[in-house]
Amino acid sequence: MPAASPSLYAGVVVDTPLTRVFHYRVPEELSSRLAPGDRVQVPFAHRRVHGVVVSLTPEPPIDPAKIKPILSASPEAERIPPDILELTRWIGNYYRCSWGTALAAATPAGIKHDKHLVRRRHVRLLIDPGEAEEQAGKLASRAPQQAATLRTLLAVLSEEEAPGGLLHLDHPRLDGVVNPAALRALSARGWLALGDTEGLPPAETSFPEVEKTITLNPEQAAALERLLSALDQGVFAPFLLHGVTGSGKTEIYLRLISRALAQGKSALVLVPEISLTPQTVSRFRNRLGDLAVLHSRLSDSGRAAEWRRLRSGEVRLAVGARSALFAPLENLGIIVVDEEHERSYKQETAPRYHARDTALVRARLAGAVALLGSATPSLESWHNVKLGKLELLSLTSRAGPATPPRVEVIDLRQEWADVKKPTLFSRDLERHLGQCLEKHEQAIIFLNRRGFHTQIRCGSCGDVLFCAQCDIAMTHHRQAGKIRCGYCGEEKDVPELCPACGSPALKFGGSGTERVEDVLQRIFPRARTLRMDSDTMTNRDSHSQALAAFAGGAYDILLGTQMIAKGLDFPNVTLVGVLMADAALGRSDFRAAEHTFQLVTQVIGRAGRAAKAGLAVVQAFQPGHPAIRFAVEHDYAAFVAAETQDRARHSYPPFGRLARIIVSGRERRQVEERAKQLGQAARKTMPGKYRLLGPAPCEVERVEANFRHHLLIFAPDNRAIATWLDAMAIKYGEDGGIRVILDIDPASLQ
DNA sequence: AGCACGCCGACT
DNA sequence: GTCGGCGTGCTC
Repeated sequence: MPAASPSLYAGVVVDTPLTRVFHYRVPEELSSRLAPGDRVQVPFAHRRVHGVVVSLTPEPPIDPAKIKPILSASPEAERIPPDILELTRWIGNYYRCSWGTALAAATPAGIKHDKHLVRRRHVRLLIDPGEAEEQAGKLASRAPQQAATLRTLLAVLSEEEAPGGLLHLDHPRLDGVVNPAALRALSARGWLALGDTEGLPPAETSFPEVEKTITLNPEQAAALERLLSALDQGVFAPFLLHGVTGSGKTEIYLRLISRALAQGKSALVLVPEISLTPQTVSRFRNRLGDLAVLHSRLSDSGRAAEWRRLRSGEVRLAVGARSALFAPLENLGIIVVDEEHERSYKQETAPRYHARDTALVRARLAGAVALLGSATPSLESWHNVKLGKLELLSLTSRAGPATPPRVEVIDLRQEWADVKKPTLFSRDLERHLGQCLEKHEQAIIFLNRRGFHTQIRCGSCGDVLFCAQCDIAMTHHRQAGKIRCGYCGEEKDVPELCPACGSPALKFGGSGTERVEDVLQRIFPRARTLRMDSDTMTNRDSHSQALAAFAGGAYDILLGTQMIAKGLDFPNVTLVGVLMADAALGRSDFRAAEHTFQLVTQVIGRAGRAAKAGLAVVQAFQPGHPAIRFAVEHDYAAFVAAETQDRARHSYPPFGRLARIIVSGRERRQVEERAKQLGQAARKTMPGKYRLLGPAPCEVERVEANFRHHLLIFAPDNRAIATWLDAMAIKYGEDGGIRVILDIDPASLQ
């Protein structure tokens, strides 16, 4: 008789805000296969919850009488990789949330809820059938399996007239006939792509890659050289790639990733949600082959399918927005964070992690290269260069034939005084636009406000129409015939009478993109204008379809918000107009100037991307403000120097750390009272080096009927801040109708 | 976070 | 009589 096997206990992190690790007995039938990273079901209080095993030990760390058994465990193929366990632990620690909350964010819903998905695998031909036939002939003797597979695919494709050359592998003519190894080999040659239909409906528009054999300029070559040698070392190495718009950062990413993949390593590319377009994805796919795209619009099952493809090692490259940070890749060689300055990398719900900062941690844990790229690096990253925490690589000139655009600045105060009325288009911008249209070139017009009018005021009582739930002016959307709140989305019919005094004298003021479209129509009746903002880009494909149409020359003018500011590369665009460049400067956020500088720089960069010379016309009320002036002069260093002084003077980040406590609830008095209590408690124990601002109402005090007040804590470093916050023993979460939230390194102070 | 337990007001 | 309001306490 074999001796009874010694009992085994598992440390389990459950999906609750509780910070502790709980211990369970591992049942006999699981003891041989259970490992850290397995998801388990366990009895917890009076219910059953999901959790993740984080440790295994033969000794029960608590009174064995209290210990309950694990009920079930997930299959080994879905085990969460060790470095994700480690990374989520770090997140919980740093951002002050439970490990369970961080793990929950790192695991896709489709995996967490384990629906035993049926995957429909598909294959798509990437080369034209004629060439495929030719290649099959060449392969026939060397690789008969691949040749046969390719011919089978061609035969079925020609019978089916499959749209986009896509076939499901469960097709009756293919099922069990084609050889999976041969498919992988063909995909490695770049002739076909393998994928899961559940993930991405393959409706994407293809962008024919104009793939000239790109020669790197000396700066690019030097940067790449440095990065490749770091990659070859196989140890953690963090870089900041500062490259002016159009300097060819992406080409460097592509070559670096290509080398990592060739070394058998994996790679991760983070891009801002807004840049994750089919155009971006196909650029990576065309050069690097099959990859997993982690998109916020994916269905649960789609994301689960992509997750499994990565977990199994079937694909070793993941591209995605913020949460792609948790892609289950092993042997990671490189993490790219493109547009590292983007605010959308900060998650605004728990766990409130910053994907750029956390990516650096992941790279450190994995011994990988971390490459942060931007034309306008955040002050935080710039500061880290100064501290020696990031190595700087600079690209100061545009790649290829393009030269930086000429920029003309219009002082709107002067303009309005001269023409004696507030106009959207200055005389100069109108003239340049006319010339641009005459030459059959394209223009981009940028305004960061949607709707028709941005404010409705009663001419009689002076009241501005506010949202009933949020303290913010309603925007008029004329096409929809509605007024809408930009915060909660509340929509109402346009009132005929002032709701406050009943007067019919409502005055509509302020301009959004919808009104600009109207004005353009009047000035240039023959110009074809395409408006892109979140009102017109409503479904999944409208964005890429619109861009493809503009690229194809179906429109003369592209008019839009934020959405069109970055990444777009249209060779025929020679004029860019920024209507109110400093519209955001008045905001009460210490990063307002930085955001304005970044936005203006990005928009200017859209002009003259190819051989034709570009012109940007920047209209602003404060053209002398550093954020405008230095963006116009393409002078990042000067802007940073000016902004750094301001930040240092107030000890704003990057000089020290910032934490924000937000109190919200329906009753203003209670919210105020609670915030005041927290402020008093904080002041009592606060170390001398710290600074506390507030409590004060948030900039928009009421959102969705909740009053919001906040406290800001400035500290010289973030280690001590955590201990001190813990010592205050604030109860975070909801209690008696009041919510208290802690945000470490807040990206927005709204 | 859930969920059960528990101790007080207004309904068939 | 009891249905249900949400304060309080606990979770291996």
